[in-house]
Amino acid sequence: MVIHHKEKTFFTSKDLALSVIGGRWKIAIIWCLLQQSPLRLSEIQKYLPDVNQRMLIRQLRELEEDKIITRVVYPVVPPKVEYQLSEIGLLLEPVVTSICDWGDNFREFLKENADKTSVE
Amino acid sequence: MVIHHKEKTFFTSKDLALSVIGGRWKIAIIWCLLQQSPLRLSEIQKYLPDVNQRMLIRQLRELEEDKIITRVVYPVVPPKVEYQLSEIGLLLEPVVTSICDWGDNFREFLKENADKTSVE
DNA sequence: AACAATACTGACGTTTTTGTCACTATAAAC
DNA sequence: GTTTATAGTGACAAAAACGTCAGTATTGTT
Repeated sequence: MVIHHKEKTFFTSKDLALSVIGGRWKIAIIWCLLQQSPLRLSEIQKYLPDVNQRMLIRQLRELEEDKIITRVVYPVVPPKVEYQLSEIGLLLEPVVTSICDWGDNFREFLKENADKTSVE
Repeated sequence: MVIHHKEKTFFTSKDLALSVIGGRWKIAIIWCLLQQSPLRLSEIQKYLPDVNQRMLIRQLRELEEDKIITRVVYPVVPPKVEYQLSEIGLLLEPVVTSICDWGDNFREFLKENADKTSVE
């Protein structure tokens, strides 16, 4: 979705922010890690069954590169890897919350709209 | 970027929200219309010179379909069309604001990080 | 030696998104 | 009747995003 901040200098904060969190599943991943932390890959997959593993890993890598999440590998068998939000990642909480809140409003709005049109 | 809410029933508010505002330039458009309203197409283009016109129009159409913005055509020559946020669209202000705020934080974070690595 | 569970990676093809180019409509002004 | 400005549309190409499949590594258990 996005041009990354390493490839381009952004002038506005929103563009910079979107270059990091604009990926298709990134808000979803951040949302998971706000619910519960740390999470293993397999646990994130349970939260987000619609995302295929390949994609999930790609988005996790990008978030890690941008220092939004941290990745800790435990040298055990079977392998264990834990993901959690970094300090700057945790600051995304208001973004996720405001999106969820607006989604609630919009759902309500859609419902009212549907009611109206079915009455007419 | 997104699967639209007309094609799928979303269970979480964030997924519903992202199905509407997840498009590449949508936050940018909404941001413009929060700065100043109403705006004509040509004025939005001045705010967002990186978006080509075709794309801008497509995103405007989608936002209009979802009732996030309204489009008013004045029957004059040359044509005049004004866009502005609807009631539900205006409620996106906290989303845009929180994204901008986080962007500021992240820019600061990047700068600190760059300072550190250049010292080492 | 085969199998198990977890967390991956690489190659590749498909789909979606984005961009480009050329074109249209309008009515007034020249 | 040609030009002007604004706001578009259609067809298509290019690029980016996404998904699928098969495969790797690890080492303890059977």
